[in-house]
Amino acid sequence: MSVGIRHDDLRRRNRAMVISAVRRAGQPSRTEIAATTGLSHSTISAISADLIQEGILTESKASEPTALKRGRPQIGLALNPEAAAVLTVVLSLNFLSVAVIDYAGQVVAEEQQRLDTLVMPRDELIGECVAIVRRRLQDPDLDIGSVARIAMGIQGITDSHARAMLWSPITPLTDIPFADILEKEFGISATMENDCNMMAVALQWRDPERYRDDFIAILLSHGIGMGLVLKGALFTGTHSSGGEFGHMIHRPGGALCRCGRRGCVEAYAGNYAIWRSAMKMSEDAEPVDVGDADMRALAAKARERDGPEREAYRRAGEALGFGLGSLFALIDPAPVAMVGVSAAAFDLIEPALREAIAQTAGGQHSESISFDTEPNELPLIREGCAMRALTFVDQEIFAPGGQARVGTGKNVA
Amino acid sequence: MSVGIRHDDLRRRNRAMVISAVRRAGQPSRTEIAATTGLSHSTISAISADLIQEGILTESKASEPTALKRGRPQIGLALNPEAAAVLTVVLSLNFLSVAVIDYAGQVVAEEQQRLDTLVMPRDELIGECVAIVRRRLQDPDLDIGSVARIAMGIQGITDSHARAMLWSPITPLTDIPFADILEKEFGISATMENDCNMMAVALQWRDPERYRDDFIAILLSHGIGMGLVLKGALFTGTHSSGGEFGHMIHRPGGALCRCGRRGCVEAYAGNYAIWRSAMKMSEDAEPVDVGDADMRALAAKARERDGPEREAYRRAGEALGFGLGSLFALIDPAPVAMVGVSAAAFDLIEPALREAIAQTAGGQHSESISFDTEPNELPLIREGCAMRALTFVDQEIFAPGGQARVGTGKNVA
DNA sequence: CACTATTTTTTTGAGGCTCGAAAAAAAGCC
DNA sequence: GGCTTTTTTTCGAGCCTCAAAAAAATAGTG
Repeated sequence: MSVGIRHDDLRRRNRAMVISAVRRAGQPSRTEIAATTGLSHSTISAISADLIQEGILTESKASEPTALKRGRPQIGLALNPEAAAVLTVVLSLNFLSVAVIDYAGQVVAEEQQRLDTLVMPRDELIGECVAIVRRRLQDPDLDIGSVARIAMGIQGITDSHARAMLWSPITPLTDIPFADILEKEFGISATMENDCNMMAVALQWRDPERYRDDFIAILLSHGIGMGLVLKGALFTGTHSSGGEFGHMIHRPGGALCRCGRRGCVEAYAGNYAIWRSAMKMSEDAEPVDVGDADMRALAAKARERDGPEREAYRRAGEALGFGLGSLFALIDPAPVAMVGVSAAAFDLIEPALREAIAQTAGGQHSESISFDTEPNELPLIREGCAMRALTFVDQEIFAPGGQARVGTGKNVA
Repeated sequence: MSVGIRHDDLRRRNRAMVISAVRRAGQPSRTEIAATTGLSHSTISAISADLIQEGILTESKASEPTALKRGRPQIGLALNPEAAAVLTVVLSLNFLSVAVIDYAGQVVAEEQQRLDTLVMPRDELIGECVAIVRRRLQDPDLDIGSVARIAMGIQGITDSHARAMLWSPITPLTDIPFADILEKEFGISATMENDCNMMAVALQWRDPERYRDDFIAILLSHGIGMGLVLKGALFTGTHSSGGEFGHMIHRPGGALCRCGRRGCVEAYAGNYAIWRSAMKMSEDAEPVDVGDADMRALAAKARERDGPEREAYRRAGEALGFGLGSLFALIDPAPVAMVGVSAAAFDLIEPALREAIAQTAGGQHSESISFDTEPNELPLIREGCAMRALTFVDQEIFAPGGQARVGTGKNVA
């Protein structure tokens, strides 16, 4: 908070700014960069010359049809794909996937694998993750030295420093310091990210028009998760990844949640909760895993006739609506992206959701709150992990110099 | 987000850093400032020489007994009280108070006044606020030219730019642009702040040990309000002052809230709600104003015997507990300060609150969550307004130069 | 095809800022 | 009074950004 700016930080920050402008814009010319950053042409010229010389950027002359204007044509700057690579690891229920991504953001290799996360012992789970990463790193096509960062994403709660998985619904194991494990094993800096946070990061890159400064990504799957971006920055808890929207209280003392408590939003809106309700089982019934196919069949049945299935989705919508209402009371309304298998059934959820939200203070202009849906969360999570790792490389590896101030007030996060 | 750092910004930021270090530490020496900011001695020396020359800081030689050490004695730097002044205006239910505060933070004049906020027409309410400010500014002891900022605080919702009151429980009027009104009237820059946010700001200055990076200030009064500090910064909504904890949903479709909706936390924990419940009135009964004396009497009776009064406080505690549980699910647990007349009855509220919070995901370590109480909110609100105004002067008036980049990529918020 | 207009990029010199090292200042200690 | 210790100031070096000028690269024009 109260640490001064050193003279050498200046160049570092402006380097980072230029790299970030190129990553965001694709192939901007120097003039464009000068415009978006507010720096002078001479500064941009000097910095980009450095970056090209170091192999971080390249001039991409032969680009577009340049809209034949008069004057010296602009030279597009692009990220050099070979400047570095990052590796993403996504661990979800019974499924592990890894991808290698070049510096320009293109996937260059990937591998997927099924495994029984729910019953695997600790050593084995860790071992499988390490093994799949090792296989990718041993790929002869890959220059292992260029892999600069590993970002791992997992469903569940991670710590606020993105180092460890604290708790996850996909395994009974807790407190696995995946980031440290991967770093020690491969000597490559790593992070352990929360799945919904990565969804939010990915949405921000995919559609910056709609998802820019303030928005919410909600995962409607077995459990209910949330990634929240406020004022352009990812929101996290003070100690954990935070944003446990699914465990806000919908009805005190109500239905049994997978977390062992009662009345959470998830206990009404998670897949298992919708299933339980549709099957007319007790609210105290132990949560069970429901496959995606079963959920799709359930949604189909609910669309077909007005029965307990439709009522189950209605109740899910109500829980989500009141939960969002409470959330909006705190942060004001914002666009929402519904992600996951039950997002495909959002037509069944939306009416009750809107009705509930309209009864809350946060829903004052509930008609204007817009929802978008995306049934497949895995690609989003991987994309988010990739962008997270790449922007880390941009800022901390290719624009260094602000080495954690040794003197005093460091902990800059 | 993506705006470069200009060369001249550097000095401006480091100037601001030095001023802020002095305001925080009281009478630090140049060496201490160098240590806390991480800047070199030469830089601190140069900047503080400028600031002294400009009359912003003063050397306070004849200070402490300096613990007679060897070596050249440290020279304490202090804020020059005459460098500027700020004015605070706090408007609460039937009460208006104004204070003039010097640059070092000392109150140099104040004035208070009763008025019927609930029934005053718009012109009159605005007129009274303007009039009391004018009287203070006309004080012959005050150099009007030195008044650099006005900070007004009000109970209710303000916009996120701190310009206008959007809605307030103390008046049926809405959307009063107080900041603009005061600026036009007096030609002094002004803001319109939310009362609970100012409470939080004040706590951060009063007790930085306890209230530093993450904490919550909750106003237990007629209504329920909240000020939230996360990662050291005041949290606000995306469009309004946000943090409307009192209007999170406790029981969907439940008791009637003053906001016209049902089941809000406030409808169980606001003074009127506790009163309604203790008097065994219907949950649909229209909220009424209850005086502080009546509330104290109610609390006394609740302590005396186990009757409907005690039950009313229990229900308030339950609502607050589940609300906090939901909040903690989002941001993780943090220290809480309970402020306002019902904070004096926190002994009656706490047991049920802790019981409720323990049933939520956010309350996993509920024993370790600590509560502090402060029955009187008005001094806190004034203090917060004063510090807000003073730090604005510190940063924007005495460390300028970063004038809203004219060129292009502005909208820096 | 030479020449002009236009736009982008690079070069150059000036001015500022911070830093480290050395010097100066201001005490206590013997 | 001289010596030690600690704080503060001074000074030159090294960077960084900026504005202005120069260079580069193309389209239009007769």
